[in-house]
Amino acid sequence: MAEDPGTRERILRTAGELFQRQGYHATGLNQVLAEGKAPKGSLYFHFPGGKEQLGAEAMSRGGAAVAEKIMAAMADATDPVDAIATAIRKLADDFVASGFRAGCPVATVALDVAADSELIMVACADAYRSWTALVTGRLIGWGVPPERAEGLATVAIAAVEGALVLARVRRDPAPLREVADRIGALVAAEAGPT
Amino acid sequence: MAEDPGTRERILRTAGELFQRQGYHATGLNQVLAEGKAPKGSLYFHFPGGKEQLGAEAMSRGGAAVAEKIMAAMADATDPVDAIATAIRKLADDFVASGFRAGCPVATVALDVAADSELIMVACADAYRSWTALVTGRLIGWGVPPERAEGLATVAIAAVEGALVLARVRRDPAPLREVADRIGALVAAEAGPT
Amino acid sequence: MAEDPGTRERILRTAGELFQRQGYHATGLNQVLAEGKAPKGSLYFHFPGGKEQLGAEAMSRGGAAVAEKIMAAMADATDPVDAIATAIRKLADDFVASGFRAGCPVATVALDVAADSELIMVACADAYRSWTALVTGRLIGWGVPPERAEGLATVAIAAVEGALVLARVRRDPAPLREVADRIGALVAAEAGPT
Amino acid sequence: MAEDPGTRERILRTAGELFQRQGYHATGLNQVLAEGKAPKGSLYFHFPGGKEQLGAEAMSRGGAAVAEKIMAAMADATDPVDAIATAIRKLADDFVASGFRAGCPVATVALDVAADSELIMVACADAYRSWTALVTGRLIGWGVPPERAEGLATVAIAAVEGALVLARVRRDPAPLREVADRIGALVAAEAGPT
DNA sequence: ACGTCCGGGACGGCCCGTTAGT
DNA sequence: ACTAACGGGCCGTCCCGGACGT
Repeated sequence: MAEDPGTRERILRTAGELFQRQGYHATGLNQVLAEGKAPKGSLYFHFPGGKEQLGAEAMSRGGAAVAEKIMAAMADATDPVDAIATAIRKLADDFVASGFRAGCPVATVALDVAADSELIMVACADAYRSWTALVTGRLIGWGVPPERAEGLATVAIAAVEGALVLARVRRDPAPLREVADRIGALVAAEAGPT
Repeated sequence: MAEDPGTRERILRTAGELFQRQGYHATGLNQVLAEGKAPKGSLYFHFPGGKEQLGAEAMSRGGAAVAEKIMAAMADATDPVDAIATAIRKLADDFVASGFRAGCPVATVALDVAADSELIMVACADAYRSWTALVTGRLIGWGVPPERAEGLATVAIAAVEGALVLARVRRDPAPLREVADRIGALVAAEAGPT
Repeated sequence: MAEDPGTRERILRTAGELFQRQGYHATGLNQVLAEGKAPKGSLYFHFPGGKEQLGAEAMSRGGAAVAEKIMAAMADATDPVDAIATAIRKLADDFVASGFRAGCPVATVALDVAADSELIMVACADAYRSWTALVTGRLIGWGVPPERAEGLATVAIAAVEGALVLARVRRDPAPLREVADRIGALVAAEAGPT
Repeated sequence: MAEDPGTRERILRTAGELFQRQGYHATGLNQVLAEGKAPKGSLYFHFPGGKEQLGAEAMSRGGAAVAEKIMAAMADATDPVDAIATAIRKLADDFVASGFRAGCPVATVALDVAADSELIMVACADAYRSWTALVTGRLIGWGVPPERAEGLATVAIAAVEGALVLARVRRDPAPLREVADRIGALVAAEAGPT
């Protein structure tokens, strides 16, 4: 019965969205509860760790969701350039659709949580690690020399993250599209013609 | 006599540092005042616009400071690869020296201010615009075709921004070094006729 | 067992007294909370509308309390002159007992809230309206022609309100006693020719 | 050259108006300075006693202004009923013209200053005293027995003060007009030889 | 297990009335 | 006569428990 996702789920989902748009400190638990239509006292039942736990779980969720998108985009592509370009372009489209507000779900929180919470930072680090691993694996599959694959994956992810920041500030998806082109080329160059 | 830079200056400088490390919403004015050894009433005198004005001015300052660093690093370099690599490496060293806490002064604020303040967002956008213009100009000087220079500059800046995020989360300057290498190569490929 | 009236009640009562003595703007919520021995968080829980809601409810309370006093004083009196005189004299005694500080609970707030809050002004207007209605009814019962009763009631209430202001400024109940005499006479003149 | 009334005068005038409309505590010195177009530092040059002195002087001014109006209205009238009625009616017209905001310049401040400042309360008391003396004198001139004149004057002033409060809250000049009628009659009854 | 009522401080940013310096 | 600086207080709202009722 795919009925009510449950209070806990609703809270977590709402929190994730708000954190992504507004950041961690700018998002009040009251707002989360109000938008998630959750009763006030329930939060500490489902999340005894309070806001910190909520943030950490939201990061895990967000990280996993992005990982799935990465997999979906790269899974059956055989041409690196196409795969990367279409993946990033899809990301750009989603971003525009959100009104230039929904950037990377992890970066926004990671930057303003900083040293406040080790728990959340670990969740963010895990997210990045999983994405890198995913991309690295795919790059190797495309013929990139294993010893160079992780570095290349890191650069690719960094470029996308940075482009999301630029795009958000400028309210313009162009940086994402530029990155889509150049990073595709970079990968192609390393994937090796011969 | 290396005299007192003045209360206003001290407040602005302290605010800039705290915003960079903790983000906008996580930084309280009380903290700024305490660390800047400024009395509470002075803030309102020097910054009638309150926290928002403080944020906007801090962004302008931070943006200008980064622009100077970019110019200093690229001014007299003739080899693009070297110039970019050393610039980014220097950035990485500063970052490590700060204990992995001082990321991009603009990005941290830009992400958690979001739509809260148009004033601050404009200041952030101006910072990015100035950096892009600076890099674009230098790229053209190095022989990159003008119609491709801006896109390349955007990608370079995006990659560095993203690398700063990754490096901060992982507490590891490796992403910056990876970007230094690959972006240098990317530029060389577009600049060099050979 | 004369138990705890509850936090909300305690806050409201304290606020009412302080507003009456000091006015709305001169009374800080901190003072209300301190004297009412309530923590700040409770106020926000019981009065989500903040100080404005507190003011409006205090006005309703104060208005109702005065209305009861009016009824009690006039209920079983058959002689208008006596009824009015004793009612006002009782008021004067209470006023002296408060150290000349507790004037009309409504007027003090009404004057310094002015246009700040429509909500509070409406509460004040309702209080005055209820008193006028009460007195008007009683006047008719005493034989005042209905078409003149409301005007007479208004004048009586106005005279008492004004006398409270004068008495407070001069720290002297004489104005109230003067009003008690003259208004009684005024009513008698209009009520009973016989 | 009766040109610029001078900074001090401008400040005092503005303060008087604002105190009358908003009350003492609700009126900030910044607002006074801004509306009076006076530089901030000038206030303490002209009014070393700060806000309190400003309030006290404004009360003296306001009190004197009302006294003049009373004199003007009653000076050459021979019929008490007419004199009182027209005086109060004029007051009502001014009040309506101010948008129901400019009540008694003294009462508004007197009530919310309360025990805060002895200086201001004295100024308020003086104002009331001067009005009472003025009216008392005139009543005697009209034939009211001297031993009854002061009480009658007090009641008249009280009724007007109270009517101003009611009128302000209800945004309706009717209470003033009612008072004009009844108090005129009251005076006539005591003045009249018959 | 799940949710509610109520309470509890701490701190958020803003703005107040005031004083030194000159 | 006025710029610059000063603390402290304003009201609001934060994130969080404990007691109670299902």
